Amino acid sequence: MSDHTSLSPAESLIAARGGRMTRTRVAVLDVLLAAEQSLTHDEIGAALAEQGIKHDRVTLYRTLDWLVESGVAHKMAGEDRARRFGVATSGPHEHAHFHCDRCGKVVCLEGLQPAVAVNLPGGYQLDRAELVLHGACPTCGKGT
Amino acid sequence: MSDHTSLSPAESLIAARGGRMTRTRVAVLDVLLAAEQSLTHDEIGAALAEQGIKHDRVTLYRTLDWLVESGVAHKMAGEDRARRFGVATSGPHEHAHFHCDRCGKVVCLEGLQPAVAVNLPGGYQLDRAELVLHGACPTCGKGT
DNA sequence: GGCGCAAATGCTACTATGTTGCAAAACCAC
DNA sequence: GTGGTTTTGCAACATAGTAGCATTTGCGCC
Ligand SMILES: [Mn+2]
Ligand SMILES: [Mn+2]
Ligand SMILES: [Zn+2]
Ligand SMILES: [Zn+2]
Repeated sequence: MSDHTSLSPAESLIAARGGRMTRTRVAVLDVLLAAEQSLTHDEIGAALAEQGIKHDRVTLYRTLDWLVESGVAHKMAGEDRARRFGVATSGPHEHAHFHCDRCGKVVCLEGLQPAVAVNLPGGYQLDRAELVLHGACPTCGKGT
Repeated sequence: MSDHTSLSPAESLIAARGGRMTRTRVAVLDVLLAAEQSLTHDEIGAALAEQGIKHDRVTLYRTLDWLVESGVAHKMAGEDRARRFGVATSGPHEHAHFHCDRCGKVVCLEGLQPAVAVNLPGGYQLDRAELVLHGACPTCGKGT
């Protein structure tokens, strides 16, 4: 049970970042790793509650912030003023996202690089490019 | 003074959309047309106040919504949970944006097309692509 | 296993941004 | 100018996130 060699994927990510192994961090990462789409603070909180994991709203905010600062998760500002969080299961967070304008879901398009060939006006220093594709997801676009 | 043939740029945009010519709409458009960057609701409100144009917070929200719905202005969700508004002075709003991660300013990169050559997973219907470049603006990146 | 202490948590209160409902005022077609 | 529709102003409300601080917890060390 206390086998020190077998860390769950979530635990490995935390350990790799030298962070403390807290209940909330592991649970949140489990949720994010299992998620098909990026999730809001509220959705993650609901998932924790379902699992019976007691937690505070503020703690969840801080946990998510830590995950982002640590480079484990990434955060996106949505049209609905809610930030959405996700983990890239493979490699770094270098991919585009698809935002369904009907249901609001945001899915990571891993393996889909922006490939931005832009020449910026002078003086601007490019750090990274963020590409969000808008449209209808498979579920919402069914009868069109 | 009441020369019905000479509309200001702002007034022309409103007229072209068949909207009522209200003081707030004209003033807001003037502000947006003169702006170098996308502006938040608050920044626009401050600009109106400076010009001595009395207005209500809610009216400004509704005016901005109307401008966006009418296709005159565009709106972006920022990292700081504030929406930013701008008008494309030439052509439709089909361009990338640059977000300075240091000062938070957002500038429109008119004439800079995403040129997204992506093949989406099956079922996703693409409507439009939104490209945001992150980095440092000329002002913030000076001594780097 | 227990100690000590920094890091994380849980509370409460607070801020910032945007929304709703409704009566009064302003546009503008006539 | 008048009338009817749109827009405005106000007050109350909603949502997402933040700050301060006392308490608890993880974990390096013995
Ligand atoms: Mn992602
Ligand atoms: Mn723009
Ligand atoms: Zn959808
Ligand atoms: Zn800057």
